[in-house]
Amino acid sequence: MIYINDFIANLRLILNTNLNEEKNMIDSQKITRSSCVFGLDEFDYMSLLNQEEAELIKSRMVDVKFRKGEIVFKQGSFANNIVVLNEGLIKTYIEGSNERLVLQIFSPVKMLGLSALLENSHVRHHSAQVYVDSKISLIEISAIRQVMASNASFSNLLVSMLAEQLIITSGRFYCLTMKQTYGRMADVLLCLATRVYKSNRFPLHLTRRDFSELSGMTIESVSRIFTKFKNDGLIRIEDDFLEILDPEKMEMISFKG
Amino acid sequence: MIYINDFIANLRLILNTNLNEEKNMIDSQKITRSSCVFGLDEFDYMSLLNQEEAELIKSRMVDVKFRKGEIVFKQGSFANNIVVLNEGLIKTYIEGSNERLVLQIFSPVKMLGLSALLENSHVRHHSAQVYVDSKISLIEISAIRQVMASNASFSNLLVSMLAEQLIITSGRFYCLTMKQTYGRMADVLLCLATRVYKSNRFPLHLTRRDFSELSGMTIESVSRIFTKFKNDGLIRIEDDFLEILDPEKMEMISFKG
DNA sequence: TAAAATCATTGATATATATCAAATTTTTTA
DNA sequence: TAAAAAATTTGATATATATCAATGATTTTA
Repeated sequence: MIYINDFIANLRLILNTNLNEEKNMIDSQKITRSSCVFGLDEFDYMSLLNQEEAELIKSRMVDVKFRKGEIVFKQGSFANNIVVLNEGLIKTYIEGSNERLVLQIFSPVKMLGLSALLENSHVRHHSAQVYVDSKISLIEISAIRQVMASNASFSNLLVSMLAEQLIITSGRFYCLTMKQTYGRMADVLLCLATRVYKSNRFPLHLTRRDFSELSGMTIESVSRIFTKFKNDGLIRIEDDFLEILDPEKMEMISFKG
Repeated sequence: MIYINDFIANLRLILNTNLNEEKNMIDSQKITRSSCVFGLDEFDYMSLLNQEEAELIKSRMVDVKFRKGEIVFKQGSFANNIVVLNEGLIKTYIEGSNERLVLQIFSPVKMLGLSALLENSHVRHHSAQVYVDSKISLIEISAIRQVMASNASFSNLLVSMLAEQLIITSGRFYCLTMKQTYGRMADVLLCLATRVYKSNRFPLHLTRRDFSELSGMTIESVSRIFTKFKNDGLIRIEDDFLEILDPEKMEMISFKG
């Protein structure tokens, strides 16, 4: 619990300071071969709006606080708004009868629920839930459409965001379908280390269940793989911190699948 | 070979005449629980353009014919254009060292390669290949962006198409990760019957390899499942036609996974 | 048409991973 | 703090599915 703020602070830091260096990372190899759930760019949509548009958005927007674990929207419900994550951490996931599959994780400042912009379909195709206490703005879709009509840069941004989400989802799709458990877990750990914490030693906020939803396996398998990784000297878990001791070998495991 | 034209004609017919009835099919249950590769809407982008914009697009567009099996673009290559499929049938897929995973199948008239619209990333994250002889137009991305700047309806269309692709990909992602082989194959067969041919009896154009790429399993597994389905009286294969004899049971298998 | 290549089927086997179950540890609640 | 609940680990087992291998069928090529 004590680390949550560090976690978010870390996310922010990374997203603010390392945008340029990391932009080149979107290439065919990296993206379509890793099950990373995070997008790269932070999108500053407000700076694209003129005063009138900003007023319009503000008048059709509400701010809501969510407590850890609360659900932002639910698969199957009506979708009348777009979600902006201002603070916190959100996962989107598909839920079946028993299992969940995480599609993406969003860190501030990002828009989600964009697939509701598909015309003639106002139903959510996935759910969204906050990992930690979060601050969110909900913007009515009709307002979004209004701004799109007058502001090409804004439309461009939406297109860019959707394209990014499609690339991330496709990459995860491939990994979870083609790689086996050890490779998938290696992927997830490397994603956390390089993209989120930017350190090979990071606090373990996610539960085994979270890991299982991210990597598409059972909780027991997650546990067994952690034990194996520990015994092989690949990772160390201490004081709720996880450290990747041998990143090269981890990359190998991820690559080989 | 003799059936290919029927195949395409069928696709056209369906997409033209049944748009309204089928639109309601996009709901949470149907979409996120089936591995169908086809989108629903046919997008008529040309009618959205004024004369000037149409001229612009035409001046930055080339028409190309592709023969059966030829590759339209390749994962990892530079992406400078958007593809419009005018005639034929295209699959997009991610390729690893050995395996391929089909992301979507596109029938006319559709745009593909839209994820190249992600700014600062001009690399293809997947490949595209034609199933049958096809007619394609390539439009320069810079021209697309120019039209987006002036034409909100066009931007809306792009957003809609990307949203649809995201929903389809997510749904397939869930199915191929969560369902097991019999359920996935049932999904694929039902998709072909209801969405493509609109008949429980349809010509078998796809090879076992095609089925394996669609359903994320080995060719041998495809073959074994077909045999099992035949023995159980679920399907009949005769004269290169496949008939679903017991659609209700097939739905059950798809649902149960 | 014959030869070659590809595609499809079937069986035997291996193996990755889920499932079931029980024991521990950690966290939450009263 | 004690009790209850949840999360984690570990083992034994089952099973779905890939892999390997061999044969037959079909399509393509020369």
